Amino acid sequence: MSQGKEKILQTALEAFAEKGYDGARIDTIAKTAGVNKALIYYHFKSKEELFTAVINDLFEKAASVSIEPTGTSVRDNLIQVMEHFIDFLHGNPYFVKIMDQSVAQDRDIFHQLHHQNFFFEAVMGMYQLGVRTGECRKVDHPEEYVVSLLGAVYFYFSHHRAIRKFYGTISEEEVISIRKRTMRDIIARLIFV
Amino acid sequence: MSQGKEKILQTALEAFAEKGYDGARIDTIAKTAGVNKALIYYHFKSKEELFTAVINDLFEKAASVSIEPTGTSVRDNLIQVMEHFIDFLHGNPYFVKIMDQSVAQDRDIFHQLHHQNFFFEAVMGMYQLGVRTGECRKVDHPEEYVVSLLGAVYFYFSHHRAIRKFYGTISEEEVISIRKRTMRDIIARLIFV
DNA sequence: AGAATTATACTAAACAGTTAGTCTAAATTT
DNA sequence: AAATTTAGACTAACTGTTTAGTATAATTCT
Repeated sequence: MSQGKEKILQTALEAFAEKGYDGARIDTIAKTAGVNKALIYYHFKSKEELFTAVINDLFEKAASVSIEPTGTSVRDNLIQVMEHFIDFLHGNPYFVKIMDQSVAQDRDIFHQLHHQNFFFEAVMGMYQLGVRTGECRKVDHPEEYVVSLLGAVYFYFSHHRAIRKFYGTISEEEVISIRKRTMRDIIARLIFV
Repeated sequence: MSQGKEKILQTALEAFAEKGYDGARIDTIAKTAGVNKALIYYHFKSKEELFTAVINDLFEKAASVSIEPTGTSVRDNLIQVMEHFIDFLHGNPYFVKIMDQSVAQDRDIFHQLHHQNFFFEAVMGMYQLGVRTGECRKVDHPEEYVVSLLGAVYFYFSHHRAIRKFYGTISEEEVISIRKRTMRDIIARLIFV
């Protein structure tokens, strides 16, 4: 991939994340990326296609960080996946912003994305395995608990600015560490007998 | 409030929720509301001010639905507040959409809104009371559990389209009912000894 | 090897449609 | 009488997109 194209994609990601699809300006993206506006249309045939490319890029990266838990019990594996999820959201702040905006606006692309249920399927599968092995408690609606767990993790990042202040002045790394500990506790209390 | 103004506010709310601030069009809002475009500028001096009015309206409504729990125990009150939160989000789908978009875009207005921490403060206060009365278990970071609970509730609504399919073909009312039951269980397991 | 051609990356400037916002004059409602 | 609403033309600025052309290095032809 050419240097210009890469710069455009990176800059566009930030722009779309901060301003949303409609708020982002091709002019601004070009200027910020330090390239001519026409170069964007040399590489991508429209704003919509640029957005699609940005999203695909993002989800590709998300999927490439594979999660093949290495633990010896369902409990360990579930915790690994959850911590991985937290690390991913922590390391990709733009991901959450673009997700929230695009989901709220019901953008086309998201109907085609199969990676979307990535974490959900992973967690759900492990839980069901846990029920079979007797490690996890059997409940009427397992999807309820999976959604709740994912939501609990996701919410901190999606509403970070509003929430962060309740944690005081400690470093972000420390908050992440605390979040992981809490989520381990929550998983233990909700899913395991 | 005049009939036209009210119609404009309602239509603008839907437009901003669906399309976002930048995606919403004044012309379309006027047409949909069935009023002349000039009337919008008669009541509001700019698009930005219309948006502000819409947000204030929304939060006023949110705050007006007061939550003064009537239960006899912290447990009952906490459940009441949580169910009220679920009902509110269920009954105000635009609220979530506007929240997600505006939070992601870090819009000015949200820095001035004090209602924002409404539910957080309410839940946090009850939890602390519960710790004092011995009803709730004492944890190192109570804010962690409050954030997790709110996130678990909020997530279902904010990512409704993506999540809903995991629940099959049952009615939305039924899902809400199931969600409430699950959240009661989660609260019991997380906060109460 | 040197000339001709191609491919890729890129730019400057303009085009064409859109959009927030304005103006004026009249009509209707309260 | 005052507040509200309509009608619709109008504009200034903006914004996505196109066009036509440049630079350069690699490839192919002679």
